[in-house]
Amino acid sequence: MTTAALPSLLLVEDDAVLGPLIAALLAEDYRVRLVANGQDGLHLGLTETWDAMVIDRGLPVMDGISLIRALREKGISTPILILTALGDTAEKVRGLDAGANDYVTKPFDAGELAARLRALTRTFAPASTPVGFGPWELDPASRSVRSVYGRLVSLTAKEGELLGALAAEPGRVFTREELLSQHFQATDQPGLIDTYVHHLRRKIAKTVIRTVHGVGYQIGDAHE
Amino acid sequence: MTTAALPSLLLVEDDAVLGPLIAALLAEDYRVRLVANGQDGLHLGLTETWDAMVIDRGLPVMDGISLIRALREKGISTPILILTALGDTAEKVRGLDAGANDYVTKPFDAGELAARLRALTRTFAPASTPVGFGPWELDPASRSVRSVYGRLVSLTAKEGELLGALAAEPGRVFTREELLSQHFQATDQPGLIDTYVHHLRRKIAKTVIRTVHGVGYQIGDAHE
DNA sequence: GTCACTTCTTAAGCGATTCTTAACGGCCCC
DNA sequence: GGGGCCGTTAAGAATCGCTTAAGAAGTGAC
Repeated sequence: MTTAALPSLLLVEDDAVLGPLIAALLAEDYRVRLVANGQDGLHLGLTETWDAMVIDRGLPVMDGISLIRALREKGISTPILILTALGDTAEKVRGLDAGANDYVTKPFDAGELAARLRALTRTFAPASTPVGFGPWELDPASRSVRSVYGRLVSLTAKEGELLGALAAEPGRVFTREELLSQHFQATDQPGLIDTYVHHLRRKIAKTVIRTVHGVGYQIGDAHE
Repeated sequence: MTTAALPSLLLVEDDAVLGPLIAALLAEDYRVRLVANGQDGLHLGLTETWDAMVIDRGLPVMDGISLIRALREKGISTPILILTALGDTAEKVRGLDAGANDYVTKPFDAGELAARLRALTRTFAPASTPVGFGPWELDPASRSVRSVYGRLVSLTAKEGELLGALAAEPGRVFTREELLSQHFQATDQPGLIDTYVHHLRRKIAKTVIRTVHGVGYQIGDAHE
């Protein structure tokens, strides 16, 4: 996970002490923007896109509930967590029904707040993490390889599996037996790997996979 | 839908007293199905479509956390609320990170539980935000697809739902089971998705939806 | 209530893709 | 130059997806 790709979070909290404190807590996992009143929150909520919002219940100029209502009315569906000292049931119900997705009362536990925010921003899409090798990139989910020039090649299941295994450890030399027992049925003939290597070389490029004579195959190079 | 359209809720709770009690509490707003162990919960969660689930943390046969993990791994993205006596922070974090969307501790307030469930099942009917994919644009409200050249195609409800799901996450590969359980009745045959994909391809264009052989279907490309 | 129409669902045959085996010719290394 | 190793090709078998058709279910009009 690169630090550049932190999700963005809008924190609306008027307490001069608590605001920066919460912001600091969340700064590890989010790019936090802190504003101290509802009007600023509304403006930023409408003009910029956020991955999540944490909003205090009692705010100057425009209170939290009104802020959430205003955002929802404008079609903003960003996950919103209310963080407040007001903890009785009626307040919770009002906050949630106004359009908030979660409600945490002060004093709060930092770990729980973080977990609840993760739950709100989580998407159940199994993160397909592309594997790069040289000027190519393999997306295991769609089993496709894209070159830096944009050419897109789709692979079959076995091709993708084999390429994925090789690309996962660049420079390492895999024996045929290793690859066979790991990704194919053990009864298969050793020549099977050769066939798939040939398929990959033809589909992508001759030089993708290097032959180590008498040993096996290898992608990339440890010295590169 | 001929009968009153109460949302469906799967309640997994092994306590012989508390189970029926919670079921009765929720019966006003949901069509509640109560089961007493994780295995039954898993089976019903996978074979039928639910608008929400309330799951106890400690369950016989298969505990709540394992149940949630198993459901999420199968692509079930139904909102899940954990309802349990275990209230310390570590337990909350574990439950939420396993895939739950909310965590309520016993003793709980009926009003708060209901409000949290409303928040989970609420859909922000966005004022018909069109979803773009390639040179086409899907308007979920009117269930119609417009190409950049102005050609307008109207879809049926299921066609629109399926296309909307695919177009909402371009590049993501959806399995048939995933699409079935999310947008159709779970008793349906997998071939049903194929039929609808065929309809869409004929109505819009052959190349809209890409087949990932042995896995499922995909729209667009993650890297675009 | 009945009819006509649209939409949803199931099923099955056909066609295409993918997997696996095998054989032959060329290449590498000693 | 020789023996083994590798690349290439082809083809059968198995699996998977596409297409079609037709009944079931739902919807609206009269």
